[in-house]
Amino acid sequence: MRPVSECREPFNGAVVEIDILKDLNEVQQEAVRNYEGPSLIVAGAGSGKTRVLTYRIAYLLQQGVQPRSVLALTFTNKAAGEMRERISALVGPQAARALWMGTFHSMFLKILRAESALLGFPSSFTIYDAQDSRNLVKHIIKEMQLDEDVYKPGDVCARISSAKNGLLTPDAYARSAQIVQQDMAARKPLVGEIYRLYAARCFKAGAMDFDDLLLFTNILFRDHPEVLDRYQQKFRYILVDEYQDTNYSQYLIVRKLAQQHHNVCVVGDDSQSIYAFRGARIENILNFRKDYPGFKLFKLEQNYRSTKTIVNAANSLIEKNTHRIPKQVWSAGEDGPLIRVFESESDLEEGFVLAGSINTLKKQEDIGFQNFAILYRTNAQSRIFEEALRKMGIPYRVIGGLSFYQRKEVKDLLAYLRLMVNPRDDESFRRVVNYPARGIGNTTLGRLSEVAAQEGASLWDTAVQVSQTSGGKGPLGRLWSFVELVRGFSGMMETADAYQVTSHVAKESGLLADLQADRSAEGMSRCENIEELLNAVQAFVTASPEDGGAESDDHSLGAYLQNVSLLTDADMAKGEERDEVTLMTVHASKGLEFDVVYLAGMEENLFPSQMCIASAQDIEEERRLFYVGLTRARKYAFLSYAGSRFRWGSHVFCSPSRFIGEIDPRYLDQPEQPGAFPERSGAFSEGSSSVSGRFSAGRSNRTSERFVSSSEPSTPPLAQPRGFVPVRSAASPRPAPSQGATQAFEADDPCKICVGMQVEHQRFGAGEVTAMEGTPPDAKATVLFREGGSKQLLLKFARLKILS
DNA sequence: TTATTACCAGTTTTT
DNA sequence: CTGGTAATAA
Repeated sequence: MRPVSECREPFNGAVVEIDILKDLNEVQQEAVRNYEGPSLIVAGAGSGKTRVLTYRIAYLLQQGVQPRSVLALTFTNKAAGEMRERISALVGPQAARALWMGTFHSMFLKILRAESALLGFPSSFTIYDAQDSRNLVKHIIKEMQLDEDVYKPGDVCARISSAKNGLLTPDAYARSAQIVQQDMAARKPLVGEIYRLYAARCFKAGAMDFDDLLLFTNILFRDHPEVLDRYQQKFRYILVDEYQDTNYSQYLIVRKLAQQHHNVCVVGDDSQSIYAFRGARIENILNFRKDYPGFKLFKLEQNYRSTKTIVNAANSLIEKNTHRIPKQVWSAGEDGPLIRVFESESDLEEGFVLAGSINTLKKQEDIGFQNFAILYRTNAQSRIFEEALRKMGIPYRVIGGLSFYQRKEVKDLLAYLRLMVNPRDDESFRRVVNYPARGIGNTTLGRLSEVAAQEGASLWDTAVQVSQTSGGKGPLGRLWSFVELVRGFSGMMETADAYQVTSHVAKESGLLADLQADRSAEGMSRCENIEELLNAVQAFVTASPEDGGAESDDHSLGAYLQNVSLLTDADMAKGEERDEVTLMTVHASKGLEFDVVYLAGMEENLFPSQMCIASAQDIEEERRLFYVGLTRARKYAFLSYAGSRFRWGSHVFCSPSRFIGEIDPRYLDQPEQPGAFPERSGAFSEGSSSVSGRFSAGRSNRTSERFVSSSEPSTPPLAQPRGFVPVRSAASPRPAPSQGATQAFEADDPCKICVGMQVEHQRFGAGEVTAMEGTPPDAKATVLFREGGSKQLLLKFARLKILS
């Protein structure tokens, strides 16, 4: 590609213009070239949406538009990163870096930090993630002495979140008759009160949650017209990706910002709106015409990704939805193979069927593992596939689940850092004040909270105040050493860089030692996660702006923390392309594509999810989700369902998803004609039953794939007992004399015990006293038990029986 | 104050 | 079956 310098000159523009547009079809070119005024780009699945967006931005820059006056909003950090990379390749890294491009949350975070004073927040305000919010809500519910079964923290959070996404402040919430009525009807009249307290506490703590980032941006623009005006002027061109997934709050921000220049370009596909559950409003895209009269409409309908079969099948399905923007997606590609439907008897079998299919297909078609994906509705389904793939020696990686930054140990360490940067952050204080255990338990913390509430001060300030007078003894003394500890850390912050501080905190707080003490596999991985975090911080410190990693050359801890809350694991995975099968939820697969896609667990109550089958609207969203999954596939799509599966501990029977039946059958290769056989015909029909009757999926009358049976014909892997050996029961063997001895057990007077005695303990059995220390009543004895090794016991508690 | 155990609830998707 | 929380022993 041409270097930037050549593109800058307006008169060279024409030459380069052709250069850039030549990769695009006609409609795409139109969409790129007409960048003045509002545009709606309706982009069917696989129609080159990202390409159009990146080229449009590149084109803008080539026309001489300043990169700093372009605001491009995406849905995920990953999408933003990829787009920036592609633009960088087109017009050079310098221009690409100067673009305002990122998620709604990260872009407006940047603005909020700059303008925080106007809102009464410190510029280093903390960001509460979902878990922090939940914890805070929980505390408030407890303090209000409400029944946690009525006011479930999760529900209340969802309620608050949707209020915020609808721009309802606590006052507005209380004033809305409709909302109040809803809460009354749900017998939760105090949700509004919880919301009010929650907001007040966040403000006091100098913290915003995810929704606040959008809400306060709106408030900022509403209350400070001069600020709004500044940003309106600044952002001459606004582009929004995945517009169908924006919520009201996001929608309004865009509308406000675009008011001056009207150069707003939104890209989306109503058929791929899958985030209504968290406030996304599909109406935003449907109503674009009303908001921006005189808009230009571009419909990208040619699918470059998939075979005709897949595109047509997806079309036949999505037609079942009402309220769609009319469009006809088509493919010029090959017909391709039919969509094969796998039927398995159980979820376990499903795992092996798909794993086997991957093996066969890889050999037949010479497709690398990295071109395979297994998609499922819920993260919980991944485990079975992991096991099956591992047993078959197929490399894989799981995307999603709880992200790196949500892991307990990572959050713990980050909480120390957050507390140092913002001592008012009560949630972080709570998290680390007694982790690792330092003798500051619920009693102390409870009293501290009480005082803090009375004084209207933060926990940290209260702790400082309360503890400094007591001369280092008792609970307050321990609190004081905690204060000193954190102060020491903060002091270091002035001089050292983020990495040095973080690694110092990890060690000196005792957190690392605590993790290292746990030698189990889990404990080891926790240590590795801390190491990984340290690596990430190190990378942040050493990253120069040229790498495109860091936005500035501020390598302080504060700078690191400012953005870390919005990071997801996609951002740190250095994305080394490895030859691995990808496992993830359908949601996570949006925007990706694979040669071969397996849609697993296609059963009623799972996909569509059982929470959704009640409402027609929700079913439509599930259908769109299925549409998204199906259209990820380039060549092969497989649907798979099981006749039974383990759910919440016991196995339940399942029936195939309605969505399978909604696809025009001429695109399907089904195990049986619909309705031609009774439910479990597989066992009675030809050949398949003789080898292993359970493998009805590999029906021999089809293009036969005898994958599983070829490896172990006599004992198929699925015959193994399910699940792991329960670790818990194995780890705590019941002591032999437990039951009978319990009643008969009588303890002797602790004062009589001395070194050398044979004693018996109710739980640990018999042993010998090897050492004594301390004086009654705090006397401690070290006892070497015959089974279970040596233990120190407090005699006033241990109830030892003297044997000899 | 802390560690252990017993019980319980809940499992959708995520910036 | 999990994970988290409440009761209880030490």
